[in-house]
Amino acid sequence: MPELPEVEVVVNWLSRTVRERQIERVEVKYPRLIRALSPEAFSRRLKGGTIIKIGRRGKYILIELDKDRTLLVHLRMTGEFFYVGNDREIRKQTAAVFYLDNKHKLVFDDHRHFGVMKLAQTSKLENTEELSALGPEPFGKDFTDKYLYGVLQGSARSIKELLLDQTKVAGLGNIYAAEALFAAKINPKLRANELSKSQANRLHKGIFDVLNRAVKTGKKAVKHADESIENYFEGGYDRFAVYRREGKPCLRCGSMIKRIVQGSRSTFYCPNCQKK
DNA sequence: ACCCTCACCTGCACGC
DNA sequence: TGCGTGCAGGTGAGGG
Repeated sequence: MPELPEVEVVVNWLSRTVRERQIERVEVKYPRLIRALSPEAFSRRLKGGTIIKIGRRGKYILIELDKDRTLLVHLRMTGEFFYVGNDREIRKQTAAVFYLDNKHKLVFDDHRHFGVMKLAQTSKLENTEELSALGPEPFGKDFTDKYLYGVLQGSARSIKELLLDQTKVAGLGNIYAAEALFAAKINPKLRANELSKSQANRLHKGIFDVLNRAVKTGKKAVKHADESIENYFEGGYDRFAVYRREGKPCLRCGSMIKRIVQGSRSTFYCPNCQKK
């Protein structure tokens, strides 16, 4: 579900919910969830670990434990954490369970099973193949308009597809790529190297604004109708300007939002506002 | 090095 | 009701 803003919300929620907790025991229900280690070795190495802090890099959640251990988590499409009492039954979509030292457990559900977890050394985190490949953080100092323009100059791919490339900028996905292009009034079909400097600058600002707004207005942890289940709230699609708004009026000009396919994924845009 | 398609999974909404 | 199709916010492998 997650692009940078959603991952950020999960990170904040995890931080409030499980930081300083100790992991007493781990059960892996879906073995392919775990990369690089057997589920048994994974469980063994996590056992007894105390959660020190939770962070994020791109769309990766970084759960730092004591003793030089960090758990990397990628939610992919449908990964989701729940915080529940120990007696709660395990569901069929549950991929892993972390039993904590307070009679609660952190459950990782993932009905499509695309999600990934990997245990790494905290001291070598940046060298992992997952993180070392990532481009700059959109909120970081390395992500300048100059940097973006340089990246665009080097690619003939469509600008929309380029924005999904995590090695160029980390954290954008299908929603916010489209939203950023709308904010910047840039046609998603444009080749990256066809963008002018001023378009690149607009896009840079669009990316920042769209992600920033999503993080701020985004979502918060909620108790479900069943009060004993807590996870983070999914805000829904209504807050997007173009994403999944095919056939609806553009919020800026009233023209009909269009859907096209690029790289076998949907792109939504306003043909009038995003002519160039 | 790039670009494209497919594969990985499950479930839901749709039309017939 | 059932079945087929298309779609889903992500990525990595493998081909050209």
